[in-house]
Amino acid sequence: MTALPPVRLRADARRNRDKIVAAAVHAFTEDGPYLPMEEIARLAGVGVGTLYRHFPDRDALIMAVVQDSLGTMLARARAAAVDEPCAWDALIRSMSGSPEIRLALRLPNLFQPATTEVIRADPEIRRIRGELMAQIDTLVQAAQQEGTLRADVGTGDVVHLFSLLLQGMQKMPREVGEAVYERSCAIVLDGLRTRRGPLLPGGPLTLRDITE
Amino acid sequence: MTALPPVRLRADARRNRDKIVAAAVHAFTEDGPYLPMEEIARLAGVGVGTLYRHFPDRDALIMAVVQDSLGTMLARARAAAVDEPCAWDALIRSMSGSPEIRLALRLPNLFQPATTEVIRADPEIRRIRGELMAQIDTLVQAAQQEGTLRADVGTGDVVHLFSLLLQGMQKMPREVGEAVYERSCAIVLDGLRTRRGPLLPGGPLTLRDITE
Amino acid sequence: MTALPPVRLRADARRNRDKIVAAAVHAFTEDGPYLPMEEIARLAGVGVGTLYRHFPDRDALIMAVVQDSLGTMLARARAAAVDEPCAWDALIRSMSGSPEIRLALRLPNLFQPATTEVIRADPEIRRIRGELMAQIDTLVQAAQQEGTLRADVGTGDVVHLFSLLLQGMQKMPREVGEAVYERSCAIVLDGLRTRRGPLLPGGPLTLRDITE
Amino acid sequence: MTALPPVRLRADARRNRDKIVAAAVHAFTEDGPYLPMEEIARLAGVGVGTLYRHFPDRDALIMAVVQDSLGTMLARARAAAVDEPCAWDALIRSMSGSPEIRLALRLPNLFQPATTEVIRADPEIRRIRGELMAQIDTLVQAAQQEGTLRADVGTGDVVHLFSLLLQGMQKMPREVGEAVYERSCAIVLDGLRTRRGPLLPGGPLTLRDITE
DNA sequence: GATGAATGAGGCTTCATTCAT
DNA sequence: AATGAATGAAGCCTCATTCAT
Repeated sequence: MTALPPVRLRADARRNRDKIVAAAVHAFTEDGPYLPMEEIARLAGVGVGTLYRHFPDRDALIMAVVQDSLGTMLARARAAAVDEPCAWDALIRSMSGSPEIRLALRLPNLFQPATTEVIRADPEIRRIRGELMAQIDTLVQAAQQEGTLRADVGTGDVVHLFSLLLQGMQKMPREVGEAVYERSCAIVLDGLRTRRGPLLPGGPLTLRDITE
Repeated sequence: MTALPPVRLRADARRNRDKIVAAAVHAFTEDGPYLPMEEIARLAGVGVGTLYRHFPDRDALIMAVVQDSLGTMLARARAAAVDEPCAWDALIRSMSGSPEIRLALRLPNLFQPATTEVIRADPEIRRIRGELMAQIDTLVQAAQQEGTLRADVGTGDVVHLFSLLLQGMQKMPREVGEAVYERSCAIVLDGLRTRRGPLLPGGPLTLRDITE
Repeated sequence: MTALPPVRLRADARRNRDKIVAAAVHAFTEDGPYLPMEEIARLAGVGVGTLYRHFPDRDALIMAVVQDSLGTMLARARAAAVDEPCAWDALIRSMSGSPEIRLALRLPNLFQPATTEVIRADPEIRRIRGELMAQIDTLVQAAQQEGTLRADVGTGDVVHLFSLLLQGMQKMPREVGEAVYERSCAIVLDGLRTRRGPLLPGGPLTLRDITE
Repeated sequence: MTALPPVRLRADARRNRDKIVAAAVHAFTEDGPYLPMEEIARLAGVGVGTLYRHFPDRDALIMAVVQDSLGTMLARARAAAVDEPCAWDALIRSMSGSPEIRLALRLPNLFQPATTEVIRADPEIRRIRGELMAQIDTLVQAAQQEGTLRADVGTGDVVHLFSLLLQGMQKMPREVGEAVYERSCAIVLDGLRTRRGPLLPGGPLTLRDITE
């Protein structure tokens, strides 16, 4: 049920597979993951038959998209960790930017319960997710040690808030969405900065806390 | 606080209508507004025919639910304004609480574009929405005058953030959802409190800014 | 299954029954017999429940309408036979005029096969039909003896043609329909008048020929 | 003679399309155009989905059937005009024969008002109809000039009468229907032949008179 | 391998009939 | 007895998936 193709594909087949995933990422971002399969095929510029040859059903396609998004986000987070001298900036950069990141952060809210189960069970996705969690965790702790991120939040808190902010951009015209995001993000970042206020209720959330 | 249907209904019909709207509020909150009509009828404990007698199609039902939610939210906001001596508390109370409020705040993200148009065009909904906007606006300004709410945010910013926070509770078991909400809400409130940091980018958002 | 009410009805019930049949005659003439039962009730100014109290299902109502139409047509044909000195004129008058006659003559083409079976089986309808056939038969023979109607046609031929002419008025605005009917009727009457051309193919049709 | 669908179809799709239209012509002739779509599909030997792939809704199918019928009728009328030395015979031949002609002549009475509007609006149908009207008009005038058709009738009168005669065959077993048609047709033709009686009321009907 | 046509299950809606008021 | 609300079977149409070309 994983979408990792077992064997090397012929060059044209590979190209089609990539076109389909790219179209699906885009379509999922705009319209959610339940638009007609024919529509996805059309957007990718292939026939439905081709889509189904690469992905035996909608869940398989969703899985590939999730893998792709999480993988991209992981790569960006690693790059940010390397590039940015300041952990706070690296953290923010990890959470913003490409459509894949937006999609990755919105994943928990995107699917019907049954699909969510299938996604959770996929070993490849578990693996990428685990690495991503570790990477963000590292950044969160670094930011707390450098004194920019308040000490009483966990990775789960941070990810959850960014996830919400990105969801907030949906259903708005691009320009409006971006302005709204900028403002809300600034407010949230103010809330996340080091401060002396009272501790948050409960203990720090892990990523696991908010998804299972 | 539901918008009264134009004519008086027989007692049993009234009861069924209320059961249907209540079931729909609950179902929309859990699963969104596009679950099968038969399922909604089943949850309300009536046949599909009864559902359709009261609401000629899904849009009509959605409209009734939206009116009900916004109406409830308006009533709570007014009550909070009267009860609470402190505008900050009134504001927070206006944004929390019943399923109807949660639903009302999530409305913008809930529907397909076509449905959204229909909702926007409904005069009764426009009326309630207008009154609600005015009420929240009043609370926002009062909170800013009492010095608790930072001066550079608008009603739109506040509503948008609460809307996101409530969306974040979806798809989680109740307990988890509430804990996550508590923490994220505390962070966002810290971000919203009066402070001396730099101004937010752009100008204060109105509610209209984020919905049209 | 007959619609003849077994017992004398209370005056108000009788009135309702008559209103329903009258509304149904009218509605069937305009829209055919398969419009919604609620619509028929509405046109009659009663609730559906009342309609169903008088007629247990659509077929029962149809039966009552058929009885009413055929009965009216029979009465008119008898009156015409008495009033008109010339059989040709009596025949034409028997075939024209009231909505009930128009409906009666269009009956064969109006119903779905299953309904047609039920109508055929009703003893009361068989009785009225039989008397009507006898009456028209008498006029046809009288017209042939007086030398106005060509000798090689039967009652079935005559009834069939008038049935068609009346059907032709449907789906046209009243004025147009009547003008068209006048002209077509004149042409058909020219074809029916005594003349010396070749005999018609086959033998004269009886009413039975065209309905069973 | 069917209006060609805009693009070339795959051989199997073309075959299915033709099977569906043929089945629909047959079914409409027997049962009218409002039998269940599933039934039409079954008669054509395809699944509902296939039917809907070719015709997005019932109206689209009806349109194709109307185009097919009118197109066939036009072809026959032209062939008759060429073949028959006598216009009277050509006219009669144009009005008899195939199921498509029978259907074409019954079209005005077959549909619900809303469907009728849609049909009238279709440009392809307007075009075929226009050519057909012109062709019949020519035959009518030729028959009047050769002295066989009475001079005081118009194309509309002739078409209307044949339309009625063909409607009269419905709802009868084939054999009976044909015998009845033969006789009624002979009577009507006697009425249409040149003669010296009084002129018909009103002026000759054009085709336009009886359909718009 | 790619394509797009065919299939049929499932969701939406109407309406004949039954039943509570 | 009259009313109109409730029910659910049946028709319409869409779309996930399979299969012939």
